[in-house]
Amino acid sequence: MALRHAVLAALLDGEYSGYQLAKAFDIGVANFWHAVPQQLYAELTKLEKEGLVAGRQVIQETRPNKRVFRVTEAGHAELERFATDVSKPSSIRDDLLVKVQAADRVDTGPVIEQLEERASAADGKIELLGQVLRRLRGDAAEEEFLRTGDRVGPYLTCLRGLSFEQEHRDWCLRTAGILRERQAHHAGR
Amino acid sequence: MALRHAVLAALLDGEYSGYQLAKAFDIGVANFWHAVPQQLYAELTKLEKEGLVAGRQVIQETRPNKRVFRVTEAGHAELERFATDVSKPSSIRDDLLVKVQAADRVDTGPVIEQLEERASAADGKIELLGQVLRRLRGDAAEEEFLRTGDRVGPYLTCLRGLSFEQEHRDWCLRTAGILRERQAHHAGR
DNA sequence: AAGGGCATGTAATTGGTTACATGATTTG
DNA sequence: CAAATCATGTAACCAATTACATGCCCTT
Repeated sequence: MALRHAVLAALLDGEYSGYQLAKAFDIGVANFWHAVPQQLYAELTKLEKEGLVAGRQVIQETRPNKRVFRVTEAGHAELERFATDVSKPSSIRDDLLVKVQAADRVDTGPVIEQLEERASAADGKIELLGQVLRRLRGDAAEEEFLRTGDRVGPYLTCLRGLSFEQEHRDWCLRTAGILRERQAHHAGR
Repeated sequence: MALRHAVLAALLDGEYSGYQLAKAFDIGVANFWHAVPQQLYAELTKLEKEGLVAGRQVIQETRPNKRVFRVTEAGHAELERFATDVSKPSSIRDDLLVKVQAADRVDTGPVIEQLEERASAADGKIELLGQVLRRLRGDAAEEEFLRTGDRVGPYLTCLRGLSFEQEHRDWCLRTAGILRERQAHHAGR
């Protein structure tokens, strides 16, 4: 059960409501842990019951009121303990790769299309992550920031996300190209 | 529910028992879909009930008997249909990245250790995948094989797995190095 | 007036993980 | 003779997904 720890780690950046946390997950944490809003609301409720986070009401005039959460002492302790646990091997799951695995036994047309869509989705994500990284490091150069900046954790995980997306895009384009070429060949028989 | 499709795609390579399928998953399919043996046994039972795979008993003398499965016509049709579905975005989950996200707020010692362990685990996987790729392409050069080989599906997904592991190893080592340097700095204060 | 963003959930279902169980045979 | 490999599951629990639900405010 590491969603709780992903939530705790995300809340280290400051106070968030469930809604804001969902946004933060989408851009940053989703690089290594995906969750939909419903999960986050449920998890925050559980964490509060267990005293690992504390919520407080924020009254807003122009928008609905919200509850924002911060990590408690007990929450920090739990993260500290979690950091010493052995990690499970990282796992990927990707529908599209299942389709590529079967690519030479099914109609490749739709698979090629999806590979190209994925590639451009990855391009979007690459640009977004670039912006996030620039925002995180401020004016400092990357090396400088990594040596002396505070809060390098999110920066390091974003770097991982970035390289993942870049590799993913390259692989998608290459694979689409290969399948397209093979398609042309077969048509010529 | 794409485990079923991952199973169908894996069974395109030939007949497998549950046990053999579990092995095949560990080396190949795990690059994009992880599953433990219990899941596979359960899924094969379901798929057989639905007529997407067909099992047959193989009597062995020196080893326990086993049931091996092949994809039926209906199974192929289901894969064909699946290939045209829109794909969900690929998702990663990784405990260790959760820890890195929190790295500047918890004791980094154990995190650094785990990053280095991961890096050497990735090294092992990289070597293994290299062997798998060589075996799949036989005597042909890679380019040649990708143009004209049959069964390029598994080859392409292994290439993705390989580049994932390489990036993962590099990132782990770089991150461990950065955290170590910061640790030394802080100690010197 | 419609659509999108803010804000928070409940309920039902499906999928995944963990622990347990069994028993033969082969290899070191 | 102990450990690993082959071979197949059941049961209990935990996590994730999907569908549904509500309501306000702001922009177009």
